[in-house]
Amino acid sequence: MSNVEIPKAYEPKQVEDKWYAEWLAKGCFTANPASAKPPYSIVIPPPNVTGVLTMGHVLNNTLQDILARRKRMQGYEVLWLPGTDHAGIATQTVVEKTLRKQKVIKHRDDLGREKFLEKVWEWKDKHGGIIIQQLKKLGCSCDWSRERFTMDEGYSQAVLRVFVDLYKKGLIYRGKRMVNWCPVSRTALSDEEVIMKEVEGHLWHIKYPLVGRVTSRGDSADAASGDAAYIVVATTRPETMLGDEAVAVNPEDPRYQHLIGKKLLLPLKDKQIPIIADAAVDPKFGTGCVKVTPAHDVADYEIALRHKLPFTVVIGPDGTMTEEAGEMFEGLDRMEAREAVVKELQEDGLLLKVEPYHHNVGYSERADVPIEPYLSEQWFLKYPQVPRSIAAVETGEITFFPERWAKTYNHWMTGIKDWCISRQLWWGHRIPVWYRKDVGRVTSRGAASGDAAYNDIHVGIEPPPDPENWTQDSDVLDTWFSSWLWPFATMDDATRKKFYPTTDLVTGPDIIFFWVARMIMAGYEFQGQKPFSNVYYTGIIRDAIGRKMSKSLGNSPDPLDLIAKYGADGLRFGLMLIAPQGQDILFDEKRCEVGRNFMNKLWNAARFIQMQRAANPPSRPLNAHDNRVLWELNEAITKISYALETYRFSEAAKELYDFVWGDFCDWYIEASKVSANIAVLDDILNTILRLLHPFAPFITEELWNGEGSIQFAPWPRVKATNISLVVETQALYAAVTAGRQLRSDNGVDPKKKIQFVIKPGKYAEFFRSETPFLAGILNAESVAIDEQYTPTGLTPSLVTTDATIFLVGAVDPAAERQKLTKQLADIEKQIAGTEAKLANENFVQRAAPIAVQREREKLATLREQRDKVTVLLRAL
RNA sequence: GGACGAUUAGCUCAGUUGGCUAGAGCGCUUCCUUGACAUGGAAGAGGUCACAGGUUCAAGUCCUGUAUCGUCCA
Repeated sequence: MSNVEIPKAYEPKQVEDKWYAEWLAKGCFTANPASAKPPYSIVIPPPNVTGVLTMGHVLNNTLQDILARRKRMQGYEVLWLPGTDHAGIATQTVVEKTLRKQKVIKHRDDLGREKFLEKVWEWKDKHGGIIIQQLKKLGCSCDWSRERFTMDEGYSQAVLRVFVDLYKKGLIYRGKRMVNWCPVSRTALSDEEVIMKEVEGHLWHIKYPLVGRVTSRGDSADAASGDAAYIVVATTRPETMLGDEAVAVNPEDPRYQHLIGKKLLLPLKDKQIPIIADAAVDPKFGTGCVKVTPAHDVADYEIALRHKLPFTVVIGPDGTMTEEAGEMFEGLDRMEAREAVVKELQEDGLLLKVEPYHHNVGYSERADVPIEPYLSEQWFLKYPQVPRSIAAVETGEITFFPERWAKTYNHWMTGIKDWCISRQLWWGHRIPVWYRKDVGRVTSRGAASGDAAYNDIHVGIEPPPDPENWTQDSDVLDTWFSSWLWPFATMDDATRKKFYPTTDLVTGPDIIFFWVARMIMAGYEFQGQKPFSNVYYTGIIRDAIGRKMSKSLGNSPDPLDLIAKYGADGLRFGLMLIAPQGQDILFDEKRCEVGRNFMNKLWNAARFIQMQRAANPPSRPLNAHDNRVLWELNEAITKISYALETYRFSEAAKELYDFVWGDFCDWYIEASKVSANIAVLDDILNTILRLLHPFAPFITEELWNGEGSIQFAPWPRVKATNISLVVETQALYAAVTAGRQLRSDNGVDPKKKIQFVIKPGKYAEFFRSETPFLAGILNAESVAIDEQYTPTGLTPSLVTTDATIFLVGAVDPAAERQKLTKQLADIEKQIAGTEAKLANENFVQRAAPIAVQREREKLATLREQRDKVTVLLRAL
């Protein structure tokens, strides 16, 4: 066996790139719409085009690759459609920041829309696609010939077509509304892009003097007494008082009945505002009097509409105070303004008190600053197909794994509000709407209320025929307004015919609302069919101490580093072992070691087989070890197949790991050292490689000995096996473990050849036939099978459920006695428990017969064992 | 405030419809470089299954409540 060619340790680097290049060259991943095979399809959740691979992507795409590769082996025509999205806000922000850093510009306005967009495209061409290369490194079997980008010509057309279509159906409208405004990105956001955070704020209690009742400042009279000089309002945002148009009380509130209709003098503004009654006011909040700031609070906006109050804008789109806020505050940032307002109020003696206050504040998901409710004209979508989409998940037409996310989905769908789809950005699909120059948007700007009703508006994929008379809407569409079309807008007609609806979707539960729900609606609306049948939700990858991985924390390892260190297969398999269905994953680099070690173990098992083959042993009929391992293999095939069918990836990985390491390497290969059966070794390795291929594509292809690429080798099926001697072999292995334990307990050097005697139980002849195996695996000088054996003197021994193993040699009598006494106690405790169970009439009568039978057999075995141990103890 | 999830060995987690003495990996202890593999082998220590009730012949598993942590929604 001197001609061993494979190295001792597996070196993934040399293997992985080679195979990926070959797969691409052969077009292994290209889906053929004309194929007669049944279709299987999956679309990638498009990552941000300028993003880099995160652990989340590794998890997500490994899962998709496992699904796709297994289906290929099962004879499906597989389409895994890849691509990226343009990530409007994120990408634009990054490019703008970079240009600012390079001192090219101060603001994107300095470049103008077209020049700026050129820069973004340059950026995209340079950095876009990094993530695609990374996915290739990971081994993803995507059909790269169909790679799509949401800003591609064809895809963009689809987005615009959908906009026009929905507009014509009356589902898209434009209106002046309160929206979530991000003062950093200076754009509107959808409700889903706002993250509620609990913050420690304050509740400022401010005196608003009553007109005509102004006495001296600091008057302590109470409004509720009926003879007040002022009323007190409580607010968490004092800076907005500059835009107050009223103070409201609950109409049922007895404390303030007499004040309704009276006027107040708005502090710092010298402006009279009314006291109004509105049912929306919670009498229990603060003093029961709330200030009404129509232009800066969603609830106040509603109140203002009801009471026809004016809308005074005091905070501008950039988060600074406007001219309307007054000379003293104009130009201040909203937070600076807060301090300034409080200071002024304090000096004027109008600040009654300040209390600490817990409340929730909406933050912009991207910029991580408090969002500003902002009154502006935006485009909205009334979601289509909502009842249909709810029903789809309810009835299981679309199945969620884990199932519980259906509830979250349902909850969101039933409380759904119109979607603000316009964004004040440049990078994205520009809204296909034109306004006639003389009467269009310009004149309607500044209108305080009402939906825009434009006569002179052009909505279409093509611009109007006389563009010089029109101005295109300057806004772009929310990125999600393009990605909700992903499952079909990425496909041409032939592809769609074969592969739509897709089969599976793998994504994170954090984008159920952003993406999954909207795709379902779009699927029904534009294709008349669901977009996918199954949605598998992954867990979220956290670091070893449970924190979310993020760039700013620096706790997210670079997957490429991990691939370099552990191999893509090792990374993938290690991750799969710890990714249970629907639970968050605490990632530690140690996990990759497990994966890498496993690949190395497999490598060396293959290496062993190669060495055996080189030795060319004679063929022989199947023995007990062969039968036993083939039986275990069948079990493994069944369990792994079932686990994968039910999306339990970590169970499948675990099952593979246990079979390969335990049954195959620890027992069967060890047995093969005594007597090898090359055909069986080959067969098992061949089956293992196929079972493992979806998880670890590279090493399995490298070791594959069959025809063609392993990618298209058939998924293993259970084969008829001879189960004779399986039970006997288990008893034999138990004797081996006992023998090893005897060695260890008695401090015998592992290298020392010693003598064992086995007093067999039921399987004397079988044990006798296996003495070469026993001697080999126990490194024994001899192993005698002797039914009549009686130890002379002090002979250490162990009693298994079937046999008694003796180690011939000296022993410490006290230790031996202690060991046997302990074992006897254990056995007796179990006997007592079992006897109690069987003495229980209820158990015997009511339990399943098989359970009762099992208890009886167990009791018999235990009693035999007890007798053997007792004999040994007496002999000491 | 509502919904969902988690709580099992020092750590990270399995534990399908209740039924053998509750398992694995990592870590730890002892021994071992024997021709597949030290990315390895052998043996071992380590658990009142968060807590309190209940259902059942039988509960880690089912039900109710409590506590702590987490996620989402308001």
